[in-house]
Amino acid sequence: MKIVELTIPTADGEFLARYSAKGLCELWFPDGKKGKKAGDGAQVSNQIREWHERTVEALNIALKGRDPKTFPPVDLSNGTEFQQRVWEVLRTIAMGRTLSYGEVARRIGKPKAVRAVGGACGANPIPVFVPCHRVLAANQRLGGFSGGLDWKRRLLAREGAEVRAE
DNA sequence: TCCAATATTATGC
DNA sequence: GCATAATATTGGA
Repeated sequence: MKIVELTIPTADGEFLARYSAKGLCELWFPDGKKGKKAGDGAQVSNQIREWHERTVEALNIALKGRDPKTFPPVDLSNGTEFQQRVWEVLRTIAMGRTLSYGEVARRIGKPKAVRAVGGACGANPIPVFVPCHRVLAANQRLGGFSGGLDWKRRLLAREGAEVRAE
């Protein structure tokens, strides 16, 4: 499958988005690495360019703690069925709301699969849009986060969600 | 096929 | 609080 990489400038740094033929398939937090290639605007199809435009807009809105009204199409076909079910649940979480891993497990009909839910969250290729940061441990403590707990706390703070200190 | 690793949780000390 | 067992899913040997 052909993948296109594009960078997303935000007030928090430069995110990296990857698109497949079906839509956005991966999103990474600022790497710290400067510039890099990622041939922006070079040989990108109009289709992808439009997706990217929506991604940039939605991401910037989300980083301000607001609810983006439009999302780019996402391609989650690389995940397992279990993971896709988890991600779908995550997308139903409203801004400023949080869920525990146990709650998520319950909503997919497998209350005992809490640990596996954690794994699915970690495997989530698109943070922010698939709000894996709104999933906390049982007593509302931070669990973990792919891009670093620092980001998780910051995202939740901007949404107005309360998190217990570690 | 089996074994180890996990962004958990409940329980016991 | 910290250590431990139980649990579902995944990825690699």
